[in-house]
Amino acid sequence: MVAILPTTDHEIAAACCAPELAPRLAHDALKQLTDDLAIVNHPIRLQILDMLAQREGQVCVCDLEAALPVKQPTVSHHLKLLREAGLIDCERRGLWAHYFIRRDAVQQLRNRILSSFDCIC
Amino acid sequence: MVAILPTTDHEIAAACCAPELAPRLAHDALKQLTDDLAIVNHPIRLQILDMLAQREGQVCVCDLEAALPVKQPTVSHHLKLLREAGLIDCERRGLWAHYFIRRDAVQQLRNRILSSFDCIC
DNA sequence: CATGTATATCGAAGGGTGTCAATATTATAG
DNA sequence: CTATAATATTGACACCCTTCGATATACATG
Repeated sequence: MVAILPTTDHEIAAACCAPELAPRLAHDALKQLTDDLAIVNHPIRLQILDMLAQREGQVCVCDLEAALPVKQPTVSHHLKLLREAGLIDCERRGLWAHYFIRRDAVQQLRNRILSSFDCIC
Repeated sequence: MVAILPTTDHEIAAACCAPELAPRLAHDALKQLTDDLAIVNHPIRLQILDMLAQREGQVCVCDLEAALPVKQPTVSHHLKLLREAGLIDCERRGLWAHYFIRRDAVQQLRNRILSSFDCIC
């Protein structure tokens, strides 16, 4: 438990620090930050973003699939998560789905993470 | 599967993009990045870092415990993970353990994440 | 030494996430 | 209409992470 008033030599020397301690990261900011971190904290999703960022234009799922070490439903699953997070979007053309990165959204996510780091370093 | 040569009007119009697509994030960089993201992707660990960063000096576990919504073994667990990641360290004084942030390590982690983001936006 | 306290570790339980086979959906070709 | 192909969805399973009670450890006090 929290140390009370120091009464002995030992306690005077080694008493706990002042208990007025609370995180500065507000509840909402914390939620936003962990959401932001969670969406990029996966190797497949990072590689998808990486590849979409490389291409000026758009990339169809089959090419992503060919470059990734997971099966088609898994690629589709991660594409869905990234789309729901607003980091990518897609456009269907005939049988193919062409995905593309939303650089503005990725930039904003990056900036949010960056500014949250001001609290911890 | 990957589209081969376009032979029909449809395929000419909507063929898959060139298949020369591979992530730029190398295997090691990817591992480093996901490790970095994983260690900070937890509300308790973020709050611990936040509070340690606030204090010039050191903070004993009991004060952290008092400010966090989890029990003592859980706080201890997260402190261990952060310590193993090199982001914090501690010094025992008598009964108390005083933790402190390693600002250089946090900065380096921040910078690694930042530079990895160059690949995706 | 016995007692009390702060912190660490252990072991088990629960929940969330990733993965894939199977299937559905949508669109084109014949 | 039938067949085929690309992508999405579903459902189930496995694994990892988090959490906590119980216990251990280390240290100080009397």
